[in-house]
Amino acid sequence: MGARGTARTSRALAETWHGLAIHLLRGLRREDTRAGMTGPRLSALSVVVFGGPITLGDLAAAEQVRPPTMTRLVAALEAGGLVRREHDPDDGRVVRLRATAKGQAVLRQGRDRRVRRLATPIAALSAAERAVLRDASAVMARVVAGLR
Amino acid sequence: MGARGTARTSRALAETWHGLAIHLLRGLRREDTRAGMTGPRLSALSVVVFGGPITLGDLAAAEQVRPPTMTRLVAALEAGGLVRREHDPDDGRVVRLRATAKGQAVLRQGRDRRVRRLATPIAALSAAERAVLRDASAVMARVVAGLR
DNA sequence: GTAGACTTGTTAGCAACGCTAACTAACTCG
DNA sequence: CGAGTTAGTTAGCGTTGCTAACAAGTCTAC
Repeated sequence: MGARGTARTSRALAETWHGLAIHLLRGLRREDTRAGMTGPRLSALSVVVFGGPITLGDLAAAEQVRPPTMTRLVAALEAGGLVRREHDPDDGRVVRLRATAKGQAVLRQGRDRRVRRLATPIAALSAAERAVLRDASAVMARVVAGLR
Repeated sequence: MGARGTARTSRALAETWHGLAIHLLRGLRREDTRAGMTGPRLSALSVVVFGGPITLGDLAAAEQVRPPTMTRLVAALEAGGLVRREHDPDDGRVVRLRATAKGQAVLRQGRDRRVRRLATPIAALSAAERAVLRDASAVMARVVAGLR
């Protein structure tokens, strides 16, 4: 296939997967709100849980969000007792975030809800179709990494 | 593979693709904001352009959104001259939506910004890898449809 | 050491999304 | 005809994201 065809094919695939990603997450968002947890909060909490104590600014950067947005997300998480603010003794400006035990539990449950919902229609596929998805996931991971 | 194995595999695939979708859209989010066009509007406009004249309710269903949300999205598109409302002569309740020439042009330009970014790493794949993505997209479309 | 510049995070205010509840208008059917 | 259903709109709420402006802490250069 010539360069022209490659570009056309790539573009069509990009459009297709772009739409799929949008609708996939849209379909899962309902699970979040049901438990009072939203996508962005769950995602931020996940970084705090697995990324250890982290500053608010670093967390905002990790989530690709501006600091004011993260301030509000963290406020919600703190109000729910999922995260604790700790002040750096060496630098009074810095806020360090640490997940509470409750935060870790809520993250686990929230993730489960989302994943279970997506796993249901996947389980309805044939084994061959699941194999197709498995192969494609490795390829897609490289594509997503290339977005950086 | 037994029922146990199917469940385990499905769950692993769900986790993988969940993460992929999140990071894919996060990577594309920056391409969004431009000249009054947002992701949801672009997505709805796309359905109107390619899905021909369509009722508001069907468009809402296609976008997995409630009618009031679509009413507002369509109002924005109409205000921008991208879409026209047409009243069904046989059924006075129905609103049919048709894209204007400007709407078609804006869709191409606007979506280009997002899609181009995703198409770039896809074009760097081998033809075989792109074929894997193409096959998987059909399967994933059914999974996403099953989230309803 | 102190004045100015930079960094970190917050507050305030805006627009966009998505939802439910409640409503109007139009159609259908007994 | 009248009750019930369907399509779409309006009103109002909560969440997310942004920029601008600000407060507080730290660093640097003189």
